[in-house]
Amino acid sequence: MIKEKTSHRKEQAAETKRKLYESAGQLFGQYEFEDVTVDDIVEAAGVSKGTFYVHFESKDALIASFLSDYVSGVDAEYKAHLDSFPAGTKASDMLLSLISKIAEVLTGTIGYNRMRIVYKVQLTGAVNMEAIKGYNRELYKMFADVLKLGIERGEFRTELPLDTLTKHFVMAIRGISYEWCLRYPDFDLEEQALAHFKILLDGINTRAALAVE
Amino acid sequence: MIKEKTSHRKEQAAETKRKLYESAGQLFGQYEFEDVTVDDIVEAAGVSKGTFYVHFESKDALIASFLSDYVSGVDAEYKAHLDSFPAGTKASDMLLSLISKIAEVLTGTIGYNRMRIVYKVQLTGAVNMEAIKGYNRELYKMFADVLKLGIERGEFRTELPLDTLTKHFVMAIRGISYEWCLRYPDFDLEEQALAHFKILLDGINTRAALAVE
Amino acid sequence: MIKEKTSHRKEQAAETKRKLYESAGQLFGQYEFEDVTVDDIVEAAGVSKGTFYVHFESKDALIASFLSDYVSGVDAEYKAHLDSFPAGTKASDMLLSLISKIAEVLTGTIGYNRMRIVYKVQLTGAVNMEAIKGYNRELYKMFADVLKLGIERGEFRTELPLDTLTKHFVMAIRGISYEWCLRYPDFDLEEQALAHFKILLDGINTRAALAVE
Amino acid sequence: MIKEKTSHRKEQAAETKRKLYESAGQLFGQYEFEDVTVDDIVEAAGVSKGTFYVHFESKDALIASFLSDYVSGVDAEYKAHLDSFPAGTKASDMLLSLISKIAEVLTGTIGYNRMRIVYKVQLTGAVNMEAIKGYNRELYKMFADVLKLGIERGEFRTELPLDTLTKHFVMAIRGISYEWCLRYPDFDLEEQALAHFKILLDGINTRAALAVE
DNA sequence: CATGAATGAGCCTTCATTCAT
DNA sequence: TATGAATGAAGGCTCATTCAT
Repeated sequence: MIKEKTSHRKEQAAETKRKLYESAGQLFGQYEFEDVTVDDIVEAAGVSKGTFYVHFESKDALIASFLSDYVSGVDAEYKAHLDSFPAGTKASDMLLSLISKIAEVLTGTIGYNRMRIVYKVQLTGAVNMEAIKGYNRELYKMFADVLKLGIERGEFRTELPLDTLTKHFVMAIRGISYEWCLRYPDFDLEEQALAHFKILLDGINTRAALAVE
Repeated sequence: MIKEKTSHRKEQAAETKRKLYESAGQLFGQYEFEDVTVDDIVEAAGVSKGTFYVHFESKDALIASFLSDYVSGVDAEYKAHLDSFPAGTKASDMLLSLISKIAEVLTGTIGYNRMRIVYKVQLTGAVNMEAIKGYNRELYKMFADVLKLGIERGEFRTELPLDTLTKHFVMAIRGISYEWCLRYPDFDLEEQALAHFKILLDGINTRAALAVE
Repeated sequence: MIKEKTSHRKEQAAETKRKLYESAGQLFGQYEFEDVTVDDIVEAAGVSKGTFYVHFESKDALIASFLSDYVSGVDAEYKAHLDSFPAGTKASDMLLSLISKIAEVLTGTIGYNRMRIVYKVQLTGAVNMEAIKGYNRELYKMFADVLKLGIERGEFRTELPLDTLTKHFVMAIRGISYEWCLRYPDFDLEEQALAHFKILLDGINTRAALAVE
Repeated sequence: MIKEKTSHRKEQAAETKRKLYESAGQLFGQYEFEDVTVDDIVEAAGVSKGTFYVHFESKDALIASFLSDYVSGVDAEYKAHLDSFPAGTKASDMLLSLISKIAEVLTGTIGYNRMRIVYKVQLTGAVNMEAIKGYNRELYKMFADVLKLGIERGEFRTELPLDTLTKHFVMAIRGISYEWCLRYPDFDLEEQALAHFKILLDGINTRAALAVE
């Protein structure tokens, strides 16, 4: 009985925090961090200013939490996707499929606004970026795995070390995502990314190279 | 006599404006736009606050002017570079040389700080970006020219329309430059860009493709 | 059965109040009243904020109660000390001994921090000071008693009325205590107070005066 | 001509600063520092909030300046007073006259409210107290001078070293001033101080002491 | 042209107190 | 009794901009 009471109040509190969090998220998507005031947030959430500070230590803390939350969890999604391929899948198919998946996650789960924030934050370094760095690390690992597989199987060929090649691929997907943020909404991320990586894959594919020899 | 006085005053005024402009430029290179106050600028320039508003309509107007100035002029440099090639130069060599030139200009003439500002501005759209758009247009034209040449000469092959292919190449150089801003100073822009474009060129080179057929 | 429960709850409540009270006391000793927040107090006491307002009407009420409590009880200690002297003790010895006792109580029982609070409160009058006034009254009475004794016995001589003389002596001990607060910890209250009162006593001692006549 | 313009504007600015300063002074006399807000001050001065920060770096800076200003200058007044005595003046007369002068300055030039602030500040140490320390140093020197004179002339006698004796006298005047702040306005500082120091002087006077021997 | 004092809306944060549970 | 989420009035300070001189 007592527990229920407590639990209900806790639910209410969580709901309030959620409202603040989501209101902030909406505003962060539309405006710069600096241009979103605590007043804006609490007004959007329909609570008092003091309430904000009951749930968040500071505006900066909210921003950090905000950035952190929506990049974590994405990794797992990617991993699961890669693991779902049958053993014999061609590395190039895996890579293109991974590109599709990433495009889908960025477009759907994360969304344009949040990605724009991430790219901006990476340039300004204004807030704690551990979460973003973690995300980038995971991205790197996945590309490295697939490329390594392709090279071992003789599917890919390159004069570059695996590490360097991987960096170029990660750089490409990041560049395309950045472009997407710039051109949004007139840019189909998945389509463009696939087309771009087909060129890159052609550049390392052994099919052609072998033929030359 | 009167004219001389006037002309002298005009010179003085121009000098004052230049001082403000340069002081602002220095500060914008070191800090975010929002973090540079009008007070900072006038202090650095050694003039009074009121003087700032004699020469610039607003802080935003100064920023727009600032961004505009240092991208114009760069185009001409690129063009001259391309025109300097002998008639028979291979398209792929021209392209790689162009990449080198761009890397050199970004690294030298423009510099890391200013580019970071440009990339940030592109994401936030906080200020007038006509100048940047113009720059991007010129970049596009140059890539289009070289790629067209390569295709016409049978050096490049692609299923993509010229326009689309060009966009991918522009996207790639922008992506790499963005990466440079992120990883600065631990990133050799020219080296990385060349390596990256070699992969892309391999992807559209007819040498390999023809051999297969 | 019901009674026991009630009594038990009462005990619990008293315990909670005591915890709050002591936590507040500790904090008040370390920081200014204004710098100690209700949050600080409840955190130190390990109870919730609401609980604070169950036991104390307000923060100010707590402060008043706090000040009151630690000055009451001291009077009794002084009185007992005075009563312990044999009937024939010289008034000047009694007075010096009283000074020692006061120094000891201020230094030990009450402590530097609390006295500093008392002196500050006396200047600002920010809170209810009945307790402090009571303390001062008691101090006055004791000095008056001893000085009266000395005069009646012909040990002391003064042109001033007893009341006025007493006020000067009380003022002196208060001034020295204030100085102690200012110079703490580089000020030996007892030593300084004894030296000071020896001068004052010399000023009213008949030994010298009689000799002149 | 130009100078006049400038000078007039500077005068205006100085006037504004003075208005702020005086408004603050009035408020500081009536309320605690913490209880006087910048809003209060600017409202009393009839200027905008921004103007406050044109003239003062912060609220704390104003307070420090405020404290400093009204203790400096007082020293000179004391010094001049002491120097005005004829060569043969008795040390005890000089000392009592000095006491009168101090009482007069505290009561008149400085005033009850400001002294209360000083005493409070000395207890809390909340602000820069260099000015106050300087004042205390000067006070010490003057007492030391007079007491030394009295001892050298054989007018005063004491077992205490000059330094120690001086400290006791300074402590006494400070204690009485503190008492004045506590009892204001029911306390005649000059009268009480004179009476008190007569007792102290009696305590160190050789007239009596010599007689005994 | 140049000056710099004045403006005032706006920002983030604090904290004593209330009240439904 | 005890809880702790919610409140909202302040508070100190910043800064782009204006304007009389």
